[in-house]
Amino acid sequence: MSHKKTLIIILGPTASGKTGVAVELAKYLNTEIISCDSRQFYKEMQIGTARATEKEMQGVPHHFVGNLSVMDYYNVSMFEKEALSTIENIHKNSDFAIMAGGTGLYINGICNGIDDLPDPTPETKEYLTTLYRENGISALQDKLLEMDSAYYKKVDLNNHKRLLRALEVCMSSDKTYTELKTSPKKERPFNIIKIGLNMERSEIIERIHHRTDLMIKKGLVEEVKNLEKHRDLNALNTVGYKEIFEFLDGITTLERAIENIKTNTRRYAKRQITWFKRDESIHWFHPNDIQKIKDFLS
RNA sequence: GGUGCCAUAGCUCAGUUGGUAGAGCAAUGGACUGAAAAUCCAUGUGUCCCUGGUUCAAUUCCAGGUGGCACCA
Repeated sequence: MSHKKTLIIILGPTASGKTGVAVELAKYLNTEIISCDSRQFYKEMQIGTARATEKEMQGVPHHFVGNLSVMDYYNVSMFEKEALSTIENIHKNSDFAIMAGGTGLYINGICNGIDDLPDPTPETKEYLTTLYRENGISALQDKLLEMDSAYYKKVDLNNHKRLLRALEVCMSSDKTYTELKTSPKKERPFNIIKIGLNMERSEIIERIHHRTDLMIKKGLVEEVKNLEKHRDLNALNTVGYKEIFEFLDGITTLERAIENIKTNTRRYAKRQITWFKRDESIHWFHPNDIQKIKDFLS
């Protein structure tokens, strides 16, 4: 290992035991944990996001957990800047920092960085969402063909979020989204080691089901009820919350809502696995093999 | 006990005027640089309940059986 400090990233699908491994390693290396979970930022969402309890944290400082309100706006770029500075601070006192989480895009933001793109004005965003709402996706496709034909050729034309984003960037600059999105691999002043946690799909499924039942026992319905007034916010467009809203609306039974949470969590885990699979720099372990992970790190 | 209806994919169901079959959901694979626990794309899945009859050919028609539902008693 060079003179550089190191960032150890613990990643993997939901319910793969990242929390436990991260805390264990943080104690072993006497350092702190940076969470990288796009839903654990929100202080009002605790049970449904399976946030670690004080007891589970075992006194290890955690950053980016419950640090935002569901009403706050947040994005990868903001996380990149803030997390980088937190890592720098941790590295002042330790050779290691640990990041743990399952949000692939945010992990990429830390490892490789993301382009500094112009911020669209609220008017631009409003204009585009109205265009989409009133004229459908074909209006967005037409506009993109006009503004950035190169991106038009490679985007998923059915994915309105991708179209909306490309358009808002184009409209906020003289350049096209394609020209601005250079995807540079930003150099980081530290080494990065990625530890992936995974297990048999059936085992993950079992853990997801068990964890969901536990959330209900801990009072998930009550937590969601208290957030009902915020249900239209992005933060609440989250597995575990939207299904309970359906139950509160009387659209489904509680049993059905619980089943839906389990199904949607399984699908979420599958998407995470797909995302991480293509990253060949990840070293995979079973979460129970904590000793093997320690051996690997030394 | 009687009558009627139903039995098809893991689930809910459609369909075949007789030539061995689809949809949705699930599942699986994939994409993804400012909403990412989001959003989007692709792909299968079968003793068509059992036994016999009619027929060149039955998942389809007929009879019986089994199971389910409804109504009557």
